[in-house]
Amino acid sequence: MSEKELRRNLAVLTVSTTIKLTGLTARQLRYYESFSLVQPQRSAGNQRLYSLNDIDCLLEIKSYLSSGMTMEEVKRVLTSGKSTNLVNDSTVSDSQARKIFRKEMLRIGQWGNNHDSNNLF
Amino acid sequence: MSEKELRRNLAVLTVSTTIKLTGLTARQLRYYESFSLVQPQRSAGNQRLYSLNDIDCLLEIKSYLSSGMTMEEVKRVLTSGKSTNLVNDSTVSDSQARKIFRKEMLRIGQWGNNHDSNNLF
DNA sequence: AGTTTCATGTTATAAAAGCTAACATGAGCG
DNA sequence: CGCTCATGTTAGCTTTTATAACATGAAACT
Repeated sequence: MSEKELRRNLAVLTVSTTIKLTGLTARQLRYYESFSLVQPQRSAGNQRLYSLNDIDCLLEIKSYLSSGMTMEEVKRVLTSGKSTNLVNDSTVSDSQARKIFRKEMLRIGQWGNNHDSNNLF
Repeated sequence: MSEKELRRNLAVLTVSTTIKLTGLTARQLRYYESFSLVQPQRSAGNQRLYSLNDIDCLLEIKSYLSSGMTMEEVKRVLTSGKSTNLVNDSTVSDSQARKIFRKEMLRIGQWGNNHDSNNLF
């Protein structure tokens, strides 16, 4: 692993800063972890420690979810397909299309929510 | 400020990770802060939050101190001379030379202390 | 030799942040 | 309508952090 990769994998960020950096809630962080979508390290006292890579991953998850995917689908995309590419080979089911549309509509109505255009690290 | 500078100035590191990254103690972090050598941000709940720049700064302070400088001298070097250069124009006083020598001797006797060759970020 | 100063250790006490687990909920789906 | 899913909320407990005060060992300065 290169030095840069090492740095990006250093687990140095606590839950609260991870919340700030991703715009997710503590509940969401734990929920996603329960699906093994992220695996933060733990401090000696059992507190979660996220790396910059984890942050990236979380932002990706967030994006996938907000586009209508379910947890299981996100998991499949993240674990199997190692392509960073957003466009996936899986065909979009009917119900998924509807879901995506709905979420999209919802998103449009969101004002006073600054947490969606971040690409922090 | 460039985007990279922004990132390096993001206050995202708690005391415990700062301790790990610098090898300093909590006491030292606060003491140095009391001289305004670093000025970490504070969380909503008043907890210190360090940036990568702060880490660099702390490592620099650590190095200066271990080379025999006093707090006030370190402060002068850090605030006035904006040169990143380690070699300073100030002449080394007699007592300082002795101090440096002593510290150096002490340092040589330090084993089981892995925290001195880090250039983490 | 006695006293001061300096950098740091140590301790006590309070507050903030984090953990787990359980129950609650609202929207979509069948 | 009843079920599932993603998330909110709450409760009780542990870890981390904060401040402030007192302690200390080595140097420096009379």
